[in-house]
Amino acid sequence: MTMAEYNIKIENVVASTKLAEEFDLIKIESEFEGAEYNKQKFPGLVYRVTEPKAAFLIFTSGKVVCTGAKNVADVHTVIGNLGKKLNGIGQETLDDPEITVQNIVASADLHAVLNLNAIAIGLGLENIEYEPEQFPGLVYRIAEPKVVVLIFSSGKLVVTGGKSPSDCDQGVEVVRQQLDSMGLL
Amino acid sequence: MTMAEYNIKIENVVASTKLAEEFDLIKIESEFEGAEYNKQKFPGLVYRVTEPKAAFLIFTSGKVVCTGAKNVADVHTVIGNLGKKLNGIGQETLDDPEITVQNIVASADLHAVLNLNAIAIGLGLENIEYEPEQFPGLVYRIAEPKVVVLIFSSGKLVVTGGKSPSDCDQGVEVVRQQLDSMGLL
DNA sequence: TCAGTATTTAAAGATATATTTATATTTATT
DNA sequence: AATAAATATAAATATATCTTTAAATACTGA
Repeated sequence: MTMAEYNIKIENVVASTKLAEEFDLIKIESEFEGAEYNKQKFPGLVYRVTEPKAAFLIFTSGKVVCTGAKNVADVHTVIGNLGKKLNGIGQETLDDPEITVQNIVASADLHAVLNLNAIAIGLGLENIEYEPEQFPGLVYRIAEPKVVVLIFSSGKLVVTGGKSPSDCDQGVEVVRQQLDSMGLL
Repeated sequence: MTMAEYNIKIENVVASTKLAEEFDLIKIESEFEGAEYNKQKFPGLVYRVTEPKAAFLIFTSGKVVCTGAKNVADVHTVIGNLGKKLNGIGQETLDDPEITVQNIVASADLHAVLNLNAIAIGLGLENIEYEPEQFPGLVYRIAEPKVVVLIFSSGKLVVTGGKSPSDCDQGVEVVRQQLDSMGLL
């Protein structure tokens, strides 16, 4: 089983970090072009960057959530850049902040048309949710790795909830093996 | 059993008194900064003070409800101050009005993690209400003293309905003894 | 007669707010 | 016909609001 074979591709990485002891969000909003902060609406400041493309939620506590990067390296790049930019407007940041990947979303393709009703029955109703009138994907919760896989009749998958690329790969493999063993692949 | 041991703390005192034969709420609203009176919404005028912090409901009848004080002494302080302030705008008040404590809310901590399901069964379903999907606290009605205790799985308690600090202390003790006798503490 | 209106306060669990992203189906809008 | 929004999934962050309980006051509507 290879990444290439099933077109496994990381689509989104969510990471968190603590960049400072505290931030002045009002000052950041006034200095960062495009930054949006409305405390009554949501307690974090929203800031988007490109190259690489990502978005930040920046909080008064100094904590930051980074979303939208396509890989973990990009996460480190954009958070590093953000730190420099914050220093550039006089906001003190911590040295060498730890960055924790919290969620990875990946897509994959089993290259087969799937019978979701049969899959639902085969996997056992306690591990899945499938209500096609509500959402066309079957929701499959895997214990190890601890991920959730959305399975579509087209053979496409979305793997979410993982903390590492490996979690995504293994999630796809678990689904593939189970479908294979049920003769549904 | 001591206040200190269970961190019993009075959080709110509700008291009532009759300060005058009648009040002109429209005049009071115009003279007292921050006062709010909308007869159609509620028949009392709302007035908040600080140092000590409290709120008043002032009625045309001359009766007043005081809420939000942290102890009985503060209640007497703020009601005394209110009387002087009312005199200051020409509202006549009665001499030496009686102040009645109507409700005391206290918090406490048993310093133990509690099994609320077991407690519900042990105390008897006729004396308690516990619907964790609706509210995470178990509601326990005690006859003597006549208080209601909210019991949380964290070991924290809220005692309400008492008329004296002693009611709160005794309420905590009743709960402690009963949990102890059931081996749940 | 009762329930609601308003005020205060602690406890703690749920839900919502916002961000991102793939997937696919339906509905609504332009 | 094209586009947008809703449906569902995960995760961090941090606020607000709701749930419950008691009590006085007084007014309205069912």
